[in-house]
Amino acid sequence: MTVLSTKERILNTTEKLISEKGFSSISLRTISSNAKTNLAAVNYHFGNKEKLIEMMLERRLDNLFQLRMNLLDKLESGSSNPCNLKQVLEAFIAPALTMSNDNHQGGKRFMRVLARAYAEKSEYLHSLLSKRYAEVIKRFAIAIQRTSPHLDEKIVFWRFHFIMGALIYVMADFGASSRANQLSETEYFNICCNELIDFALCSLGKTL
Amino acid sequence: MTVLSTKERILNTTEKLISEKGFSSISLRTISSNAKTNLAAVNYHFGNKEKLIEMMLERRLDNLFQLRMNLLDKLESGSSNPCNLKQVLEAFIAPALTMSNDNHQGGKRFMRVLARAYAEKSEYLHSLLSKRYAEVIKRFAIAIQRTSPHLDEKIVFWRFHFIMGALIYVMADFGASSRANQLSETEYFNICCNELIDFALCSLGKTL
DNA sequence: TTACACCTCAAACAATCGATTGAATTGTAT
DNA sequence: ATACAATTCAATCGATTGTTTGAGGTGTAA
Repeated sequence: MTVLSTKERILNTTEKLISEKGFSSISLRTISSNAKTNLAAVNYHFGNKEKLIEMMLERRLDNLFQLRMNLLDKLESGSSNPCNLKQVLEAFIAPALTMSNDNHQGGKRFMRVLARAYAEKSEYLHSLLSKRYAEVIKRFAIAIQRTSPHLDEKIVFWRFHFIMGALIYVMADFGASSRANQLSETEYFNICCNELIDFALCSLGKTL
Repeated sequence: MTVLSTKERILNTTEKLISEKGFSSISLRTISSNAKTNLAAVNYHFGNKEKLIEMMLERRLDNLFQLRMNLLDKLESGSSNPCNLKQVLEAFIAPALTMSNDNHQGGKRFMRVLARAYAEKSEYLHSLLSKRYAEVIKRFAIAIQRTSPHLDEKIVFWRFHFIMGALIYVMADFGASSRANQLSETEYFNICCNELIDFALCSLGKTL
């Protein structure tokens, strides 16, 4: 058990608290006390609250995007070209599952944080995310389009966004319907992601 | 042009501002000044902030639920029993569209407010909504199940939740992708809802 | 040990929040 | 016109927010 630096403790605590309570209702005092340090330490290490949240997000954001991109790269350079729809959808959704299951690194918490970042529509949060997400979304939309040439381009656009909505919705753990079923968090996430992939596959599987 | 009472102006302004900026970042001072009245008027008419928001929501919530329930009633007592899946999905989604298009009454704003209420996961907001939503969700889940007996009960449960996630996501107008397309708000909502119905239909249309 | 950068801390800052008060104003019956 | 209730208002309350300050502590290299 290594001793974590104050900076790391603040980042982890921020992630934890925001995943539990959301962005808007968390104060620096709550964060610093939970991280067993002083209020001023936050400003010392991160400058201000916005930059703290920014760093907390970026710490894992790159990882998630790289996972997705790498999977898509592998698919598109693979033998079965054009790759099938299920593989593409998995490449998009599975990394969320992978990170969610990485308990030790708090990946699950982060996925909830990410979902909340989309839900609570703050100006700077959104511009931060859309800047990075745009590239990923575009590549996946094209990849999906390629696997489903029978679908109109605009329909693919819409449905991919709907799928993202569903992904964000369940990841943020809204509805409390998660704990209503008597499943562990890990079980819930696993089932959820598998169901989501099937769902996405069905929704893109054929036109009306 | 009738003159609105202070109470009505406060309710309308609250709805407008929250649909634009979300729940957490709006103060009573912003509301009262935009409503062209005094800060104390809010507490005079509504007691406190929570009750103001509660009243703002309940003012239209019953309307939305009644629209959905009535449509489902009509379907289930209709000639073509069991009714088909598309009709059931429309009965759930279309009222959102109807209210959204009711510009004069600010229905569109309210739909965004409702989506935000789900996004920002406050304790009392959620209990307020789930209390009312539970009944609706249950009835529609059963109705969907009845139209699609080939689908496993649990799968129907999941997919209906995914559809709700997509509905909430687009209704809250996240992603700014709405304004990226050069569509009027009304056009966007119309297309969006139609696409969402098709999407939902596809996703429930057949198993893997 | 001295010197110096790095870090932590308690204390205070101005700003903003929801809520309350009591006086002034308006509307409405008698 | 008078009396009384309903409403609006400016002013203020205590609490909480993010941020800043300067003193004190800690570790490391000379």
